[in-house]
Amino acid sequence: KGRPIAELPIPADLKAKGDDAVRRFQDSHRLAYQAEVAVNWCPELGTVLANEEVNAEGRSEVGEFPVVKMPLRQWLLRITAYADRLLEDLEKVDWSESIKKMQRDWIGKSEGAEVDFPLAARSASKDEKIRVYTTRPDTLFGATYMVLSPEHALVDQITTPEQRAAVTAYKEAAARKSEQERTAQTKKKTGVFTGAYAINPANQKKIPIWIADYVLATYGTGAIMAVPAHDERDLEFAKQFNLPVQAVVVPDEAWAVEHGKRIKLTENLENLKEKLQDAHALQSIAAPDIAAMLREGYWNAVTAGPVIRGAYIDHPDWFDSAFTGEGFAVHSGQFDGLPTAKFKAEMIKWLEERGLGQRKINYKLRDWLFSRQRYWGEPFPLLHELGADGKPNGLVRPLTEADLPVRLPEMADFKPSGKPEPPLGKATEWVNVTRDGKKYKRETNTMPQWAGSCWYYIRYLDARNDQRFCDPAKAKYWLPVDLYVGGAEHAVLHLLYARFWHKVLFDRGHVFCPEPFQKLVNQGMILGEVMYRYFQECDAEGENRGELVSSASFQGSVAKDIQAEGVISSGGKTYWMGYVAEENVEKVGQHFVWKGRSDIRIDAYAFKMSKSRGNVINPDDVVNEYGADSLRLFEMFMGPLEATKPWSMKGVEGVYRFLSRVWRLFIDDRAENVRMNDTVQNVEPERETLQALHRTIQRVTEDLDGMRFNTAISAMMEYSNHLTPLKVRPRKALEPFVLLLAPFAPHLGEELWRALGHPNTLAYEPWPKFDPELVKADEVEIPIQVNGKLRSKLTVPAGTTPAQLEALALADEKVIAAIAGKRIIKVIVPPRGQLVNIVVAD
RNA sequence: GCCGAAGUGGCGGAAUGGCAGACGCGCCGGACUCAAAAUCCGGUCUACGCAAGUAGGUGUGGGUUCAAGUCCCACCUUCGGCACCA
Repeated sequence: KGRPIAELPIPADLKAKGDDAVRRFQDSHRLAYQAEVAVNWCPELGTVLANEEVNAEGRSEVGEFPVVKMPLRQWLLRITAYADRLLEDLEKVDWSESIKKMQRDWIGKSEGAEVDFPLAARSASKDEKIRVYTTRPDTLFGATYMVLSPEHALVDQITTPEQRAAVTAYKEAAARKSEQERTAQTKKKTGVFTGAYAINPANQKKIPIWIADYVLATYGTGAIMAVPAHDERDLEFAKQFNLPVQAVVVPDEAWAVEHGKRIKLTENLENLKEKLQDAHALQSIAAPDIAAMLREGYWNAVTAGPVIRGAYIDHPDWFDSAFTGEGFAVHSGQFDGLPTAKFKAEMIKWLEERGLGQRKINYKLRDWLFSRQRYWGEPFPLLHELGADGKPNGLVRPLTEADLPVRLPEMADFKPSGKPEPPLGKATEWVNVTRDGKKYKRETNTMPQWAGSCWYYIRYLDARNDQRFCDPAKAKYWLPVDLYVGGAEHAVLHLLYARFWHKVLFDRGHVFCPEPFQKLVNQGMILGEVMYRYFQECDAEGENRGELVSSASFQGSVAKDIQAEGVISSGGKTYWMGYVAEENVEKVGQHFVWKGRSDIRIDAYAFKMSKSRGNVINPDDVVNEYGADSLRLFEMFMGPLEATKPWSMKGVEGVYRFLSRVWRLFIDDRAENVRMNDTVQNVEPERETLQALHRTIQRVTEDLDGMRFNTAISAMMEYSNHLTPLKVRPRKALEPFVLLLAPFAPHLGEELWRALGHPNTLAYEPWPKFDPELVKADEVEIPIQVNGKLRSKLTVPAGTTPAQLEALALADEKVIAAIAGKRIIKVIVPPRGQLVNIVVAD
C-alpha cells in the first residue's frame, strides 16, 4: 500500500467539534492509496474490466475479446474505512428493506477471531504460524485439517518434497482458471495435500494442511481451519478426500437416525438410557437432557451412535449434512456443555490470554479500484516526483488549488494502445511538469464515471458556481435529497459509492447531513411485449420443419433467456424455437396452447428488452406516433411504480384515446381552428358533477402523494367518463381537472389551459383543493350478508346509524326470505356502518 | 443452495380484514356511414338457467374470524439479488 499523500491542516472549527470529528477528517484525506493489484486487463478495450464485465469464457462482455489477469499499480479508494458507518447509517434512511439488505450483504460484516496455528515440528522454520479467520471460534476443537488458498504466501515454504510436484501443478491450474470458473463449479471440490502439518492450538492434535481453491486468497487471511462437522464446504471437502470429521457442537434438539430412518422420539432420561443400549438408536434429545447427560457422564454413550461419534469418525458419509447452527459444546475439553454464543466469547478470551489469537471483524467489502486507462474521465490532480534517473521515485504530491482544474490535453489519438499505459501517457507535453524546480510526471490514469455520479446531486444545487463546488448555504437548505427514484440495479454500486462519497464530504465539512438520499424508491423495469414461444421438430440446419412439440417437453431444459428464433437441441434432437403471434394462441386451463391444439403448449414470456432479441421499444418512435404525453401517461398507468411490467403498444393506444377524449371535452375537433366546444359554459355545475370533481381531486392528490400514479390516472379516467355524456360542461368543473391532469400530461394540460383563455402557464397555479363535504356521498349502498353471503342491498342516506341499518336490514324482504325458519345468533354492523352481516343457525 | 418480492378474468392491473375484478386493453352487440376508419352507447369471471336467480371463484392445502385476495402455518411456482466471504 502506498503512503499518505500529504497531511492537511485541521480546520479550527473542526477541532471544536471534538476528537471524533478530527479523526474522521484525518481519515478522510487518507482515503486514496496506490497499490499493485491483479486486474482483468482487456488489451482490445485498453482498460481494466470489473468481474461482471468478463464472461464465463474469460472474455469481455463487450466484443468478446480475450481478457488477461495482470498486476497494475492503481489508485484505490479506502471505502473499507467507512464500512461500519455505511452499515450503521442505513438505519437513518427511508429505503426498502431489500435494498438495505443488499447493501448490508455487500458490506458483509462478520465478527469472529483470528487464530494462529503453529506448524508441526518437522516443518521448515519453527516460529512459522498459519493465521486463520473464523466466525466460529467455538468449533476450534473440531478443526481436523487446514486449507490454504493456492496463492497463500506460505504454500511454497511448507510443501514437502514428496508433494511439491502435485502442489505446483495445482497452483498453476488454479492460476489459469478465471474467477468465474473457480467460483462457478459448485459441484466438486478440488485440492492437494501439502505434506505439512499444523498443531491445533486447542487440543494439540496434529492436523494436515491442504491447499484448495475453495478458499479465497482475498478474504480473511487466505487460510482457514476446516471444521467439517459444522461447515458444509469443509464437510464436502472432507468427504472428497476422506479427511476426519469431529463433531463438537450438538443441536439443542438433536434428531437422530435409527436403522436408516429419521425418528422422532420424546424420551425422558430413563428411557433414553435404555435406548442407548442399542448403538444404532439415537433419539430426539431436548436441551435439558443433554446438560443432564453431560453431568452424569452419559455423553460417550450418546455419541457412540452413527450420527455423532466419540472419536474421529472414519466414515464421514455418516454426516449427510454439517450442523451449522448453534447448540452445546461437546468434545471441547473444559468447555463441554457451553452454549455456542457463550463459548465463542470464552474461547476468544482463552486465545487472547495465551497470545494465540484475538477478536477480529472482517468485511466482504473491498477497497475501490478507482483508476481507469481511458482518455475520457476526470484526471487525478496528482504529480509523481521524478528521481535522478528520470523515473518516478514513489513520492506523490497533490496539485495546489492554483493548478486546478486539471484539464485533459487535446490529443489527436486518444484511443487505447492495447498496453496498460493509459492514452494520456502519450501527451508528453501535458504529462511533464516542473514545480518549485522539481520535475514531475502527472498521473495518467483517469477516474471512472463514478467520480461524477457520486456527487452530481450536490452540484445541481449550485451548478454555475465557479468558486466552489456548492455554496454551503445551499447545501444546508436543500440536502439531503428528499426523494430519489432510481433502478434497483444501483443498489450496491452507485447508491453505496455515493453514500461513501457524501460521508467523506460530510467529514470534511462540505455537506451537513450524514446521508445523501433520504427516501429511495426503485421503479420497476419495463420489459418487452409478451412473446409466445413454440417448438417444432427440425433438422440441425433448422430446415425440414416437422411436428409441433409442446413446450412442456422442455420444462427446465431450455433456458428462459434464449434470445432470437433458432435451432435448439434437447435430448439429442434438434428443434426450431420460434415466436408465434398472439392471434394464434389461446388459453386452456393454466397454459397457453397453439390455437386448436390443446396438446401443444406455448410459453408466454415477457423478456427484458434487448437488441439481440429485437424487442426493444424506442421511446422516440412512440413519441412520434402518440406524443410525449401518451408515452409518459402510459408509463405511469401500466401498474405500480415499483413493479416489473411488460410493455404494451395497445396500452399506449388506450391512454392516447383517453387524452383524445379529454381534448374533445374542451375542444370542438370539427372546427377549422382550435376553439372551445359549445358545451363548455360559464354555469354552476350540478351537485353530482361537483361531487365527482371533488372526489377526483381527493383521489388524485392522495395517490400522487403515495406515488400510486396508475390509480390516480384511473380516477381521472372515471371523471372524464362522467363528463363525456354531459350536454353542458361547466368551466368550474373543467379548470381544476386540467390542473390535476397537467403533471401527468403536461403538454396537453398547457394547451387546454391556454384554450380556456389563460394567457400564462398553469405551472404557478395552486393545486386544486377538495371540499370534504362534497367528497361524501349523499346516498350509500349497503350490502346485507347472511352468514357472510351477499343476500341483498339497501340504498340509504349517508350517515344512517348502525342501529338503523340493523333494523332496515331485518325488515328487508330478501333478508326475511333468506333467514326464514332460522335462528338469529347475532347481527354485525361495523362501527362505520359499511355493511350488515346477520349470523343465523338452523 | 441462501436471501428478498410476488402469484387475482383472455391481458396490464383495482380492492384501510367488510359487495372480488375499479380503470384500461381485447372481445361481442348496437348507433352513425353507401362502406370502412374514427367516435358514441351497451355487454363481457365461470357453470346452470329464457329470466329473476342459484352455485362456485383471488397458486395449493390447512387455520384464525361474524366476515380472508388481505392475517397465521406449510407447500408449489415465477421474478429479482447473492452465490465457496470460513
